[in-house]
Amino acid sequence: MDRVILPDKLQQLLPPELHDACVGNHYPKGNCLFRVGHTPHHMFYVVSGEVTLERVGLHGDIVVLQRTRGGFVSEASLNVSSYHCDAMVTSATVALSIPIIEMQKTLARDNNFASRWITMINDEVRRLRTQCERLRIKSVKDRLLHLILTEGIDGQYSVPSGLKTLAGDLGVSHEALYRTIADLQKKNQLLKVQDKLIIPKSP
Amino acid sequence: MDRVILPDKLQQLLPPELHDACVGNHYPKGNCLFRVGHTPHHMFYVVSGEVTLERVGLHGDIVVLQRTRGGFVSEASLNVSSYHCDAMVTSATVALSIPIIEMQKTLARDNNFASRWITMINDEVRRLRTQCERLRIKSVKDRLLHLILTEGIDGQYSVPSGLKTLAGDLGVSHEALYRTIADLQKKNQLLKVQDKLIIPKSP
DNA sequence: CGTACTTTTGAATCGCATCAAATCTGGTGG
DNA sequence: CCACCAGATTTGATGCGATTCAAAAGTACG
Repeated sequence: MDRVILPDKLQQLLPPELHDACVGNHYPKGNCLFRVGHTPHHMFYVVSGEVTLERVGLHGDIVVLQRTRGGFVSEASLNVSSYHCDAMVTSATVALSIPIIEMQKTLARDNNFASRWITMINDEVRRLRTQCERLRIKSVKDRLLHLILTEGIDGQYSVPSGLKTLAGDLGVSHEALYRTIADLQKKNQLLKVQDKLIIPKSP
Repeated sequence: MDRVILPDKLQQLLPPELHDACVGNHYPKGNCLFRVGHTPHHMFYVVSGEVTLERVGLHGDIVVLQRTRGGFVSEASLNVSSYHCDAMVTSATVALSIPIIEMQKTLARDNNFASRWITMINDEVRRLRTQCERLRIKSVKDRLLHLILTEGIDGQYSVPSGLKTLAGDLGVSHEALYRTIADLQKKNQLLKVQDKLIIPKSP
């Protein structure tokens, strides 16, 4: 339990009276922020590291719903009586906890905060819609290009945690993704520099 | 421009002073509520009929982002300076328009309303995450079962606008969907009655 | 009654998942 | 510093499931 310097994003989003309610914690890899079925008491904000939301699939396999590296985990747990997934720490993480009760009280009192909060969730809605659009694309090639064009900046996309993980996010096998990247590079339709995927400018 | 009786859902969501700001309109099939690039002035609520949000894909094909039959279209346009997709009327629709300015003013003033609004968008976030989960499933069979289990009630799912459309929503060819349904029926793992898909109880 | 649309079935093809195995990588501990 | 291990990356071969194209049958509607 440490006092942690708030990231800028949170600094601007949260009203001052909530700043003190934020408590920072270190979570080693493999830890678990919360489990399915439990009652949400805190909202989590990942400062560094990585947290995934996971659920058990139809065949007992583990499905990753979301991967967070910086930002809120489960904003949507604000008004729900139990978690619908597990939150697993996949690499050593620093995260802030904010009591949900305080959040609710403050949202109900501070209209500007509520307004900022709505803006934030709206962004998330748009991002998710775009992700659904991407996942409906059949070919691996087009899915990858769509990702770079929508999530990247100016045709450049920084792979956050390795291509194997990216393959999972894209809903394809890692072999297929490696092969697709190699193909595109051969045809000069894609550049891979370090952990960046770049779509070259056409003349 | 008619005065329309507000659906219960809206009645409860919107504060009374916004009720008068709602204006009902009839839109014939093929009409368009808004176009990509335009500035949002109104929020739309579909009372009856169907509206789809569409965008042009990488290959010039039309991609359906969302299909609304009852409920808000583009709640997320609340705080955005231009639409990121087209809203097409796919079957004769009655929709309410609510001026965005009024919405914003009221949200800023009425904390309870803001709170209800946040709850609504949170639900949408959860729905979208579940949809992403579904779209990452490889087999048509499991996608369909996932849909019935998550969107349906007690193992029953009412197909809103035909199986061909459903196939599009699931991100699958309609032929594959028809075949999968036939297979599952043959194996008594699914019942199709009218427009309902039902998963039989096991014992 | 004709037109447009959905539903259905068939056959051919192809992309991707899958399994397997080799190489490469960063990080750990002796 | 090096041996070693866990994980990521890469390449190959195989098979299945879904797409695709085609065409027929059923259905709704003006």
